[in-house]
Amino acid sequence: MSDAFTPIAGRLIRWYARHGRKNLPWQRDPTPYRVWVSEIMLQQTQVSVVIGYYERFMTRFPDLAALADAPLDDVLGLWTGLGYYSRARNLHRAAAVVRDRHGGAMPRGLDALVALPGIGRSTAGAILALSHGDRHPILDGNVKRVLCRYHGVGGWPGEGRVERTLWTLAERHTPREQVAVYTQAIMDLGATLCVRLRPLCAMCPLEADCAARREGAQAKYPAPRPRRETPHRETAFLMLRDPGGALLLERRPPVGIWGGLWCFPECEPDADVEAVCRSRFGVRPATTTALAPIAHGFTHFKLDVYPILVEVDDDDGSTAAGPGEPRRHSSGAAVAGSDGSRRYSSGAAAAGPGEPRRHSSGAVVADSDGSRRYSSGAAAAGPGELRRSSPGAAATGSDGSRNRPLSAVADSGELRWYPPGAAASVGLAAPVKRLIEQLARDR
DNA sequence: AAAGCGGGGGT
DNA sequence: ACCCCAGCTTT
Repeated sequence: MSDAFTPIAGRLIRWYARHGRKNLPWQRDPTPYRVWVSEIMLQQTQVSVVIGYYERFMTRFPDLAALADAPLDDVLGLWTGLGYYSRARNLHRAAAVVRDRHGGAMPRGLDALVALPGIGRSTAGAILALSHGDRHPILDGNVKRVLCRYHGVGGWPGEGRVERTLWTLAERHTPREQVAVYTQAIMDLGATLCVRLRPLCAMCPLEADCAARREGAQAKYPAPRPRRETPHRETAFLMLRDPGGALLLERRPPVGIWGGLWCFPECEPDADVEAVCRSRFGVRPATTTALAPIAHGFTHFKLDVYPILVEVDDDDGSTAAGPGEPRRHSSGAAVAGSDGSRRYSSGAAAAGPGEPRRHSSGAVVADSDGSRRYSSGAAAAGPGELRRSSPGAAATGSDGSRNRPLSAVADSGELRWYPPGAAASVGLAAPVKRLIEQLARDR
């Protein structure tokens, strides 16, 4: 940062008077309720998209009472397509709180607003600044970008230290008068001129003393989020083969990677294969052979598969887990080991009914060596999978158990022996198909 | 197809 | 205080 204090408010306000957007739906009659709804919607979607949603929302829920009294499904219905549905739930919940505890009027205090679900410091500040003109700074993405460039603030704004710097700067710049206009102005500048790519500096009222402009390094600010390496996970396929050449396959859960497809049973790469075969499948391996590992790329992570060919000669017909099998509970989460090994488990373990879809990255747990890795619970999840909403819960089973990748599947009887040739006719996970073909060739 | 986006919430 | 997350849009 260069300038400790630079009154840019006046320039922004004058610029906004000439070039700012003033006829957006939420700018007409900016009541706290209307500003609130707009701010929540704008957190996740661009202005052009929000407008339609906002107008439909306001038609159906013209005031806070209408929102608070509406069924949640109605709210979610009007939110469909906007994404981030938890924010619609928060909006609805908060409306009820305001109805029940604030007499139906949005509270006029930062702390009271922040106490409402879905409202943080910046959103609370925006509500008070835009609807009442109360002097509160905001720090949304647009403002962050403007401040990072103007002051040459390096580092990723998501980092605590950088964010604190930005809040301090935002606070200093917020004027004592015309707070509402100023707030609109700095957001508008970020949204229309000081955009992430190819900012229109020639038109910017702050160009003369913008640090990034002076450096000719607008693209450097704000610094991007540190790259997180693509999650990399490992699993072992237990390729049980009986003397007739039949292979034991497992149908995967309907959600998750390879959902509904048939796959070899999995276990941890460092598991005791013989013990696993005995306890889980009731068979004793005659031989176990590690085949060449397979690298499989997913959108969100890389998976190394270690296939283990297990020849069995005394299948007792019971492929379900034995009765005394420990470490089983129906909805448990997968757990990270404390030995530092990587794990991978089937998706069923981490899934819970009605829980939100997960995102691309998994939960991170600390390794004993201080590095970070993705826990096995997270490893189970891929696009569209269900998981526990709390990474912590997913990382520690309620009974303290470790992974039990197959227990749910075994319980549901989704294990089958496939005679040679039969497997080719069912839906197979891609690497499974390759392995089966490879086995057929090698015989 | 992959990355960006931004603020809230959980640990 | 730190880290994670959603889900659409953009490149």
